[in-house]
Amino acid sequence: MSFAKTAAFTAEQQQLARVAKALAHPARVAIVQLLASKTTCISGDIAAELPLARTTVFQHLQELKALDLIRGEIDGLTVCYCLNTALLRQVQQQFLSFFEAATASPACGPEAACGC
Amino acid sequence: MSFAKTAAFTAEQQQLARVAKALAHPARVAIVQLLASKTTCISGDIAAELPLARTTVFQHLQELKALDLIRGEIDGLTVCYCLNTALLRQVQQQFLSFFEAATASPACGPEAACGC
DNA sequence: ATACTATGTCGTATTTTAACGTCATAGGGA
DNA sequence: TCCCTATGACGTTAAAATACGACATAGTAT
Repeated sequence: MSFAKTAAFTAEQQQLARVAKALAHPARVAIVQLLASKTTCISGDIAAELPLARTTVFQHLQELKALDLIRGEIDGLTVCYCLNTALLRQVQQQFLSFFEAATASPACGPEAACGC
Repeated sequence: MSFAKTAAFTAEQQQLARVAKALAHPARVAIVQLLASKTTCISGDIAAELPLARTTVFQHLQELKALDLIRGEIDGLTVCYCLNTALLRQVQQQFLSFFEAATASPACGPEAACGC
């Protein structure tokens, strides 16, 4: 990928893209949904419910953790992964604003300026 | 990337991940915002407003077009790119449901089962 | 008809993801 | 103590994304 020119975009665009990238894999979407559905959540359980190797799941967990979307607390031999709901609410708001602006735009058609 | 095991996830998870991937680059976020802000929209103008080469922008346009998030109609020497607002509204709904479920989950803390 | 302009296509080098196997570490129980 | 188990770290391979230059094409205007 590389994102060499990333610096030239606005902070909002970069932040939205970062989160979107975090959700850009079905495994990570599934992980978030899984954590949302369970109040208690152990790393091993997550790997067991996904069709991926344990280490691959761990890699996805690390990516989500890098963005602080999820948190992991070591509890003896197991680790409790949890959603960062506070951050998720902020992110939700960002996506909401983005889609509001995008869908508010007049669809291309006979009434549009370009007419296409 | 590869997504070899993609088939093992639900259609919803795959669809969400696909759209998220489309928005996983600041250039594509910027493109959608640009198209939303203008009622008329030409390919060349888009490249001019982004810090990327024309061909790179074209590539991003193609990716958005592959998901049908945007449409392009040839009009003589120029091309009118437009948002597919109908599809965007559907996508917005999917993201909304996803975030609703994620943020509704009780944050990890003293009241949670895991206690972390 | 010719030159100019604006778009699209191709090829490619570099970087990043994805997926997994193997090894390391550390807590708990026999 | 010794072993088992569960997690994390490392290394590697294959596939995909990113970015761009060079070329092709087609419409417009002089």
